[in-house]
Amino acid sequence: MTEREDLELPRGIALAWGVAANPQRGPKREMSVEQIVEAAVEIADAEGLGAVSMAAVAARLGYTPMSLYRYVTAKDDLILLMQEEATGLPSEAARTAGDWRETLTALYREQVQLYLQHPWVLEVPITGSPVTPNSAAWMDAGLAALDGTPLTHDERLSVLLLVTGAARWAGIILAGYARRERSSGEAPDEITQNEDSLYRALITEDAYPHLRAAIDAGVFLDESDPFTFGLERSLDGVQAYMDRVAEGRRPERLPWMGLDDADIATDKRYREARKAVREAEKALRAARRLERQVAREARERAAAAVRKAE
Amino acid sequence: MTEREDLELPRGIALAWGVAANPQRGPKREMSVEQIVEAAVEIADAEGLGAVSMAAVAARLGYTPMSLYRYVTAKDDLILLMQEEATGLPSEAARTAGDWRETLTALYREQVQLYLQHPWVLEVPITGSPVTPNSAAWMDAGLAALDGTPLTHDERLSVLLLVTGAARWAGIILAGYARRERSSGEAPDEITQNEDSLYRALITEDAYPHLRAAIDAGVFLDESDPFTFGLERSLDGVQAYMDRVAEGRRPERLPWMGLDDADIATDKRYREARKAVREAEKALRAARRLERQVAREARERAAAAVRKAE
DNA sequence: GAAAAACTGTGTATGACGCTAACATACTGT
DNA sequence: ACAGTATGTTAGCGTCATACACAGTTTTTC
Repeated sequence: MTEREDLELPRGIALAWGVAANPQRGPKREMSVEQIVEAAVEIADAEGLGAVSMAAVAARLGYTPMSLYRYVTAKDDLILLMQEEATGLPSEAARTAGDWRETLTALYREQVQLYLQHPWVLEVPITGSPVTPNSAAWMDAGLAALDGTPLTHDERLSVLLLVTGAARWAGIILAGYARRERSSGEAPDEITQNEDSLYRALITEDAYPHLRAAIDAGVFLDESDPFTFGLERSLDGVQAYMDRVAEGRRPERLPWMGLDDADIATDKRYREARKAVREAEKALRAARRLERQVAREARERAAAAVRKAE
Repeated sequence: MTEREDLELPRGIALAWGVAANPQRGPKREMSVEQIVEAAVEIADAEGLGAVSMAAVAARLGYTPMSLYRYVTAKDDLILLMQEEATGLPSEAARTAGDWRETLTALYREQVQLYLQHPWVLEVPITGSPVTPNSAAWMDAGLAALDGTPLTHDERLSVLLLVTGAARWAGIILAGYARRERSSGEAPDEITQNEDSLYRALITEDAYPHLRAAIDAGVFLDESDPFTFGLERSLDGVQAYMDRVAEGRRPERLPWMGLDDADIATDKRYREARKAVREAEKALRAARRLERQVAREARERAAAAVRKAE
């Protein structure tokens, strides 16, 4: 029915690569996987991933919920296909934007815009690298950009991972604000203002001196783009690394996040001590709070007594 | 009952700051918010955020589901409190690890470990910066690390955002693998191997030349840490930026991701053209697939005919 | 010290969800 | 023509978050 490799392929991935055998025997199919995925994506775009229920998708197409299971084995598969559909292919314009840096920047921007158009993609849980046609195309485009550089294949993939992560991070934050914008009906300026005043009200100088200083400097009202800044710094670093490598001064590659010295955090006694500190800090906050509250009540009581006396 | 600022505070945040008025009138409370949150975190750590239902939390404490609503206004609030509990405070060791770079690296590592201990935190949807005591403490620690540097407050926050994003990205990927490890029962090596052979089977040289080359170079079997590599490059870039600024050569800050020239992607005609390309590529893949399949069926038919003839 | 008010944990009910199983109906290769 | 097989539908299960009414318990008020 299908191909050799199919034996080991997870169902969802098999569907994504389009190696699902279309049956020949029964009645004609009235829908198609593409239609279903398209409808699901439209719902997700408009109302979020949470609004994508089998019933909702079916209703949008004019069928009963259960009919979808003739095309998609489970909701998880549908979501994988939605992801693939939304991911699409990198544009020709981005793929050929210029040198490696310009190309990666263009791919970054396109990914961020993608996350803004389909914010629900960020909600889909990740399990390993998705081995699907479109995500492979994105990887290929990124690797193509780094083709002429003195980096090894490993290093190129690491750089790609860096850029992809930056795009996703920007997407997460920006999509978060966009969602809040839609749900609360606040304008972007309002959100910024409200957040700033929330910080101003809650962050005290004694508990958070540096954060308070930053707030007073107006960081939460700042209008420059922190994500572009971050990407620029990262790519600066990559460029410097390339220069160093080109000079034959390749640093040795670092191993996985050392548990040798970072292991302090997993040491039992240390963790207990930390917990104690945490609880002490919590108690201090509670005590301060109580103090203020009691003072306030005392004031009120006094005021009430005066009123009564009159 | 509570304090002034409380009027504007979202409920969940009010609870996180502990400004929830404990009632005095009724029967003694048998539970506490802390107990509930703790139980919920334990469930989430062990079985994921999906396993945290009000019923499950209540059952773990020996109560009925509805009783929880006397302590927590809604499940969303519970999740915010869980997040705050899991986030905790940055350790003293990390906060005082050395110069800005060492400190930020230590904070990065601690955050990644945190995500590995509480992977469900990554599933909690983000809406704006969380204005809670513990997350404020992390920000404060990060800003403290950058205190002696020539950066402006804005730039410091951007650097922090960069490091936080890197940690989250590493957490997302690593937690994804950890989850798969647990759910499928594969060993880490096995997962790497399986993924590699999946790539090898599906990524053809004609469709994905650069990715295929990378695969052949063994990138998916590589054992160095791409996240540490990325962080190092990023911090290299930040260091270079500091040096430049210290010399008085501060570049002008870039504005928000320009929709001026990146807008090609939102141009209607362009998007339609892209979609057409996409569909053409899809059709090509389908045609190739069909070709192979038909060839295979023909072979089988021939074999069957031979068998019948015998 | 009694009545009122406030609050506790519980039982019941509702509507939505993903998905299994049993169904009559429609098409196709032999 | 008929067996085999696929279609979309109906009914129903177990789970979820949460609204509401309830009897019992503690504190406040008179």
